[in-house]
Amino acid sequence: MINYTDILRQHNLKATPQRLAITDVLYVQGHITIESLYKVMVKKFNSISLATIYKNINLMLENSFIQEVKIPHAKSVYELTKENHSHFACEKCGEIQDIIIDLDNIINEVARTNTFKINSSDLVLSGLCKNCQQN
Amino acid sequence: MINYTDILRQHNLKATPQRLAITDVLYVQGHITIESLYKVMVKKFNSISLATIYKNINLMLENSFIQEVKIPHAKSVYELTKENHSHFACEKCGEIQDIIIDLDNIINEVARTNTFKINSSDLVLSGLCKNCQQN
DNA sequence: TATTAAAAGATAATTATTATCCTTTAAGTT
DNA sequence: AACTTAAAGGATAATAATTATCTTTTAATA
Ligand SMILES: [Mn+2]
Ligand SMILES: [Mn+2]
Ligand SMILES: [Zn+2]
Ligand SMILES: [Zn+2]
Repeated sequence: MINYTDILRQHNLKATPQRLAITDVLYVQGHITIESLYKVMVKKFNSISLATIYKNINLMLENSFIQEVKIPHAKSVYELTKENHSHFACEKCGEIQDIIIDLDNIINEVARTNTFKINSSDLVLSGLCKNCQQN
Repeated sequence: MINYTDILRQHNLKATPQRLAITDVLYVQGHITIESLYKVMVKKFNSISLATIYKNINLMLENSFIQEVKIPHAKSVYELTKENHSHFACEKCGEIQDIIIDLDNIINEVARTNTFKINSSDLVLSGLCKNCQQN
């Protein structure tokens, strides 16, 4: 288990056992829904409250310690903040994968031909993962 | 008001006055949240039920007559199905604009270097619209 | 015009999320 | 190591969002 105590504190978050466990789950799983996170956490803290999950997810979002990823036709997943990246979502099994895609050219081109100022981009590609292509 | 009666029927949807009005609102507004749609519809049908909004939105989604667009840090908006396109979302005023972006090169490149099969892409650029850049 | 399956409206039920309140605790301070 | 305290956790009530149920109405077809 990676030690995230200092990183939590840098984000103005007390390093409680529950938060360290949430962080570890996010680190190990990569992307997870609220519902799944709660189920995993209950195994570690049998009396944890769902409210604790929500409160922490919201705080961590506010402090940019984690990010929400909205997936078409599915529930949002949450992940530790890292370098900008896009996502692939399997329509069959629900797996989410990170993809590094350089969108600079596209964004620059869009910025050049439009009036708005672009601060960020969110790209999700949907389809079938390797496993689900076979079965 | 455009006549969407036949188009609704082609999607196996009875052309009720409520549905024609929803369609007209979507046509005129472009992108709209459930909440806003309900407020607009109540002006036209003062006794319309919120359940009617939800049932119709869900049916129209199932029949691909409309699409849901998930926006980061904001509520989903709904729009009439049209040719593939991306979106710009203003972080300040919430305005949503269509953008035509050719993602074929990127998608082909991603498909070439990865194992998954891509069926669709969803791209949302966020930032400030022209108006909100000034104020 | 009569028939009927589907849709609308009213509202109950369920699910998702947030708020409240009391207890516990992390993180400093002595 | 004990003391202090604001913050966090747990229990649960409250609210918001969405879906289900049931009765009445109506679009579509004959
Ligand atoms: Mn990711
Ligand atoms: Mn659009
Ligand atoms: Zn899969
Ligand atoms: Zn704006």
